[in-house]
Amino acid sequence: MEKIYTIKDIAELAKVSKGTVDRVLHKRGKVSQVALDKVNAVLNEIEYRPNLIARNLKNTKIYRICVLLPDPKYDPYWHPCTEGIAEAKNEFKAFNIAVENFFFNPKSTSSFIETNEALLKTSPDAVLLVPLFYKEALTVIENYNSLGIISSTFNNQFQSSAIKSFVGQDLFQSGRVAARLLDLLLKNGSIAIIHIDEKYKNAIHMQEKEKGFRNYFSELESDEFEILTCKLKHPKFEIKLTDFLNSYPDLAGIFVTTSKAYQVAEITSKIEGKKIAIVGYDLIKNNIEYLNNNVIDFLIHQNPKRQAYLGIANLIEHFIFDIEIPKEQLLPIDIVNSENAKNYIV
Amino acid sequence: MEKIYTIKDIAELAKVSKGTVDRVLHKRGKVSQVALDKVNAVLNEIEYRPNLIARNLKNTKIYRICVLLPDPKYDPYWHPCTEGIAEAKNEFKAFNIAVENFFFNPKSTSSFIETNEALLKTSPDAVLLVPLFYKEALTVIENYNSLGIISSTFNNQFQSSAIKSFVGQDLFQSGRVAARLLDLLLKNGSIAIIHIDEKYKNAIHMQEKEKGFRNYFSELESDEFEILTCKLKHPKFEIKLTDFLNSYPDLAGIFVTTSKAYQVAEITSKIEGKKIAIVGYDLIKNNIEYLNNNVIDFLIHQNPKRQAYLGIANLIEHFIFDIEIPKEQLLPIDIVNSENAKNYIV
DNA sequence: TTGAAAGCGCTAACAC
DNA sequence: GTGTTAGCGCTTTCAA
Repeated sequence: MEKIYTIKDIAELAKVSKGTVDRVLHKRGKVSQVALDKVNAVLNEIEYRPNLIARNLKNTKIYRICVLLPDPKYDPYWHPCTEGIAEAKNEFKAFNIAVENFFFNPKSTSSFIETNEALLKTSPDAVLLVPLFYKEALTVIENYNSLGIISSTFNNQFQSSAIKSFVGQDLFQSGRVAARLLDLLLKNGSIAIIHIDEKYKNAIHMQEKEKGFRNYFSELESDEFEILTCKLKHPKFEIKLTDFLNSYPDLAGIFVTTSKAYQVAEITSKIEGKKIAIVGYDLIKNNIEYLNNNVIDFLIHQNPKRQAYLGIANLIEHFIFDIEIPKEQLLPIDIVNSENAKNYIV
Repeated sequence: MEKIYTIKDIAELAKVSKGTVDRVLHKRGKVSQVALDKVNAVLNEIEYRPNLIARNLKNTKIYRICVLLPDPKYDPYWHPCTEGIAEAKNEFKAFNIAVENFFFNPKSTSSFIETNEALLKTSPDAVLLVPLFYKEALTVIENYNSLGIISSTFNNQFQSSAIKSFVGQDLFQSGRVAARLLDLLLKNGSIAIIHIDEKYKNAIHMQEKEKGFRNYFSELESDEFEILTCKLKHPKFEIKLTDFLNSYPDLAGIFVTTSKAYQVAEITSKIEGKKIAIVGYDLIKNNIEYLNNNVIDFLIHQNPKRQAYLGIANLIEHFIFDIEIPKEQLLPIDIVNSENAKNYIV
């Protein structure tokens, strides 16, 4: 139980005033060399840990944090994010923090840009965003930087020196996790990587997952498996996929790189006398149903709720406790089967 | 942005003093009916949320929390717990909280009792403990209750009305998770549940895992699998297990209910021309090695670090923020393969 | 029964 | 440059 020193203690020990100690601690200048030396002498002797609580008592500034994320009404994947944000908000409600959500349409880059403009009008101190569109996100973030707005990202990994913080998964590695699962499930045959419904080029996340997936099998150096890639889009999704399945009769497994595995499951479940293993992403309702029916074998959980929670919590702790925001926080890649799914959904 | 009311605001609105408002808020009595009505009238109008930070500024009491847990030097499984405890301690270092660890020998009930006696001498405000031994833990907890010491448990589920709080896994369900994994991995054959190195009767956790495991297969209503149980103890572990393996040549999978799966893996890895699927528990070094060698297929992660972290954090938040401690916090049952292991270890 | 006042640790404004 | 002071919101003590 070492003693907890306060500024008052230090002032008395150094025989200066609290004000001077404060100036030294915060390097506000206007301190004579003599006083500086006296205070530093004391600081070297003891371990001073400022009471962060007391510091914030005074602070009447309300920090504004805005979140720029896809609207859950277009894609239920994003719904848990709003819960995570609410949770963080609640946890820090004792402090002066205002958090506001701004939703954009995940299929529209212009919606992203317009929503961001609305967001900027509220002059936030920080923005937490999902950089869904590479090019547009880059512009937006550079703009934040020039305006002195702190920005953090989550969910979509994004290579750029403009970004100071990211919370999410290592997508390459998650591709490897999926590959390992299918490797264990299957003895041989063809395995398809299916990308659904997004522009492949602007969607780095799908590319990374594919890379990781292929990387695992290339390291295996086995010729038991053949890896195929298939990109599908609405409309004609069903016909295209059926065609694809017919042309590869030895297809044993499918890796769906988006949260749309249920769309594939819907079709493969109708195939008689054959079970195609499926590994997909995300614990949305439709996927869980097929998981429970044993049509989907595994889902990889990206934990959007915790991603958003941590994104917000990091920012708040930065503002009130002066804690540095971690450059990159990689969350575990959760493997989900029919039996442990409910534990992740709560 | 609704206004944040302070006690001062309320006092002015009710035309009484801050002191009176405080007495009403804390039901300290000594308030006239007239004053009470005036204050309540205001409180009904506005939403008052006390500033929990300011409340604790004054508080000079140092809360003592003791942790009673198995010594990691006997079983490395417990090591991450100390990290989780340290993390919680660090996170709340701004408050007056003292956390102290007390380690007992996980193989000795008397060590448990003696360590607890040493712990009690420090007169803690709360104890977080691992109720490893059913009978002894019960006595100890009832004693805490009579002494007015708050107690919480983690890791080992424990049915008793004496317990107010538990953080850990649903062990029955984790048995089902393991069963589902082996079901997916295997087509047919015998599957063995192996209990290693603990007194089965006093170890409810192993019983629960077995129950869940068997429950899954009984629901399957398939006669593809035969489920066996095998209890092994040092010494002669190796001979006994080898005998067992020889007597069941169609053995296709093994479920190890403790963190000792590596001991089984050591033996099965020497069997030529046959791969027995293994599912075990816990990310300790030896297990991870066999996981990476593909001898162990899956490990179930019990997240001891987070369990301990949450146990401590709940207690601290109770003390400083008056937050109720959740009766039961069930953590996800994490499925780990060679590819996502490192994300959980960090 | 009530109000006034002091003080928790820190910050910022203000004299000197 | 430096020390003093007021005040953040709440609790507690003390005097009335």
